Amino acid sequence: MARIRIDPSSAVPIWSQIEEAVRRLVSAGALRPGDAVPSVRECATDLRVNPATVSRAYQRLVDAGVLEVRRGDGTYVAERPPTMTRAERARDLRAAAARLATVALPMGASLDDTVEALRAAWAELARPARKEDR
Amino acid sequence: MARIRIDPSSAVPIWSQIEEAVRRLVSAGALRPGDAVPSVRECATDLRVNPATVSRAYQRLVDAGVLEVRRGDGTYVAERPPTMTRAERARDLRAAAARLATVALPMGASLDDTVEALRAAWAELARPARKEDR
Amino acid sequence: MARIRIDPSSAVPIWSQIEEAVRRLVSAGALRPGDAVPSVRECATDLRVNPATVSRAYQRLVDAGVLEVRRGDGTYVAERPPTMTRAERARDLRAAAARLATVALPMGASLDDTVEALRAAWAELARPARKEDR
Amino acid sequence: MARIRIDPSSAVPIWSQIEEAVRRLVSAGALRPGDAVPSVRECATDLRVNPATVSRAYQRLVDAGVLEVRRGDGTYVAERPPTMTRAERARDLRAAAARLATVALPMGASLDDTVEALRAAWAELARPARKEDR
DNA sequence: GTGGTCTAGACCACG
DNA sequence: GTGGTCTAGACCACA
Repeated sequence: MARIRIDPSSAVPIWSQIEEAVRRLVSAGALRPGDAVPSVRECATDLRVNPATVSRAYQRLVDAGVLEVRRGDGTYVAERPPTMTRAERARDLRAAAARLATVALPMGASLDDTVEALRAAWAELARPARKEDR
Repeated sequence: MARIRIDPSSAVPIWSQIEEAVRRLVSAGALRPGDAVPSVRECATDLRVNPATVSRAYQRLVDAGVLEVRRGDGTYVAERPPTMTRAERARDLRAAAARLATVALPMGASLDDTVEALRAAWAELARPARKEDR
Repeated sequence: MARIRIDPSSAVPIWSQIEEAVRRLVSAGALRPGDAVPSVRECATDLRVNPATVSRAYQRLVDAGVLEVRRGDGTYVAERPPTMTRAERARDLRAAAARLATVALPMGASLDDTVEALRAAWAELARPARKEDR
Repeated sequence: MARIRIDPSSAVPIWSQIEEAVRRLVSAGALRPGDAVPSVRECATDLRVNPATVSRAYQRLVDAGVLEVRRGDGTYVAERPPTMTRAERARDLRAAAARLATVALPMGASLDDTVEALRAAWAELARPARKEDR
């Protein structure tokens, strides 16, 4: 599975970072329905965190229907992972855009500058889907 | 002082939300050097928040040189509040843009959609605050 | 042997589901003393389950005297399978009824609604199994 | 708050027992919106379990919107705890009724016997809403 | 005081 | 081997 990176010094909980990372890999198609995710222990040693921390992230993903557990076997991407409705996605997008605006505006940036920064970040993220994944 | 909005359910600490809000008001010129900011207890009752929480935000702003206390009088915006360097601002802008991209991309939004959402948020924020809230 | 249904996502262990299912078939007379039950591997492939899991269920049923193995031949329903006493059955029935009540009551259902749901489920189950499933 | 009882020897996880107990107290109105639930530590010592176990139950209830945390203050019943839709309740009721039927039928009980057992359990549960709660 | 996070380690059930 | 549960205890941030 694609590499997950964790920032242990971040304010956001490690389990949350793992949860988000897996969600993104699934959304992006790097992890497909039926694919196995690393075992709790394996992922834990990889990331050098406690297995309970990984377990917590996985557990939440199972509860959310993103992953499913085959008992005594392993954890897999659910056959039909839940997808956000159009409305939910639109709401999330608006909220995220508002967050950028509230940072950029009072700093004196122009809208054009901000759009430009967004384009740059977009290009940066959209590109390295090659070696990085899988 | 201009109205501040707090989200008590957010993961980011309330004191941090207050600190950021004041910084933005100063950066945006809504609070000018020499202006008074509300007293800790006034602000606390306004925001329905513990005074200690406001106090912590103010303290940090004083430490950062954004505010200054005149003993026995009150708290004021510093005469010469520190401003970010161009490089710092550019870095912050890039980081904020990256955050939007990491939300929008895996959700399948197009760059155009995202830019559009940004424009909308921008217009919303830039519009002169009328009789905001409460 | 009559079709068994397993719910792999249930919290109750698969071997336990199998064990209970066989017990019920025997109690209900769908499996009679001397009848053969499917081999472990046959049952396992049918249910898409690990043979060890079926084996554990069968083993427990043998231990309980419900099934018996004829070595080199196969597994059969015991000639005189143990039956619950009246008191045991009454206790089990009460416990099961209590479980339904503890679900229905706090959900605001009326007793009549609940009895009606029970009648419907009863009719569903009592109806002679036609060409069940698969 | 009303007494919660835990069966540490039960197969169902303690955190799940706590979660269900709180859900029922809220559904039954013994805990009303805005009411405080015992602190994690208090509940833990009461039930003689580890705080992390209680925390897990509470956390799930917060995620489900049943409880809400006021940071540094305590945990409270949400102002508007989520309510199941009619369809969801109907589905749950049917499933629970089916569970009772699958126990009662193969044991040779008549439908009338089973309905009678249900009535008895119902009366038992509906009654002691007096001293038990609050 | 509150809840949240994380670690370390044990034990269990499942396959 | 897998995941799940629980304990014990430490540390942190918040109010």
